[in-house]
Amino acid sequence: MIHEPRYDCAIDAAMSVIEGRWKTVILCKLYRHGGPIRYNQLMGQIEGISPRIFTLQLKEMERDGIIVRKVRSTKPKYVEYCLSERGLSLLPILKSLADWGLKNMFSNMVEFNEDISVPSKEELKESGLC
Amino acid sequence: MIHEPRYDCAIDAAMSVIEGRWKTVILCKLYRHGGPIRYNQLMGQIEGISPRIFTLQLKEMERDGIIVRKVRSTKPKYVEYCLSERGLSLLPILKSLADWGLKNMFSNMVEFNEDISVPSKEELKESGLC
DNA sequence: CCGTATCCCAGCAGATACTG
DNA sequence: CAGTATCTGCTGGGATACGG
Repeated sequence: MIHEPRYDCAIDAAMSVIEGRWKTVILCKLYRHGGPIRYNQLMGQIEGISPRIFTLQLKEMERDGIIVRKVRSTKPKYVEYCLSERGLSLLPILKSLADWGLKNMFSNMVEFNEDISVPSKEELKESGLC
Repeated sequence: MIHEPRYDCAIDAAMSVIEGRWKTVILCKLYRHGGPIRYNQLMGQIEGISPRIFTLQLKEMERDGIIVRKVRSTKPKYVEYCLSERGLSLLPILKSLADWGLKNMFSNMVEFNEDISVPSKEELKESGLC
């Protein structure tokens, strides 16, 4: 197995599930969308991601049981992704992280680096998680 | 600046602070130790880390304001590290992550991979975060 | 429509030796 | 005591083109 997890610690176990350039974003999008969503539709909502990486992240998340992949055998077939129960149970924690980040990181940047374009606090709060 | 953060999202901001092979471990150790702790003493508690990486992680965490570095100008000088207020405010979230990991990841592994040596649930619970 | 295949690269991480 | 210096390797991520 290539993926040799560092499961010596419960936090590392959890971190290994949400680490990955796009995973939290994907979780947010899935949550905010509500129901099942198709591959291309989901990818379209994530600016800057390439199909290879997108698929990779999805595969890992599916393996970790936080999302569910369903194939609809219509013609042509299509695929839907949604949060699993386990994935949903992560969202309160992600929300805490977002709150913490908003409070502790963005405030600094806005204060000291006004030239950096960063969403305003209001915009971020309004938009929820992401 | 080499470190070009992906601060387009509050979660990413928070993740960028705790991502890093040893950061959560270091935070746990600092928390569990309680007060200021010296460089070598802290490193000694983290099995498998090299001084270069250790220093790197500490520097980033200091830059992000979650730990504090104090130089004591005795002879010879020594250095102490401790959690900042901001760092301390992360710990409830890390605790949630640990609980989640314990519940959702270890249970599987114990069930399906009994040959993999993993701390028992009791051991993990007893030891707190890490 | 939903992905693979191929190629590429930067950056993180590790080992080890050394220093103010 | 608390770090640097140096070298080296791996893996995660990216661009693009193609396939069932």
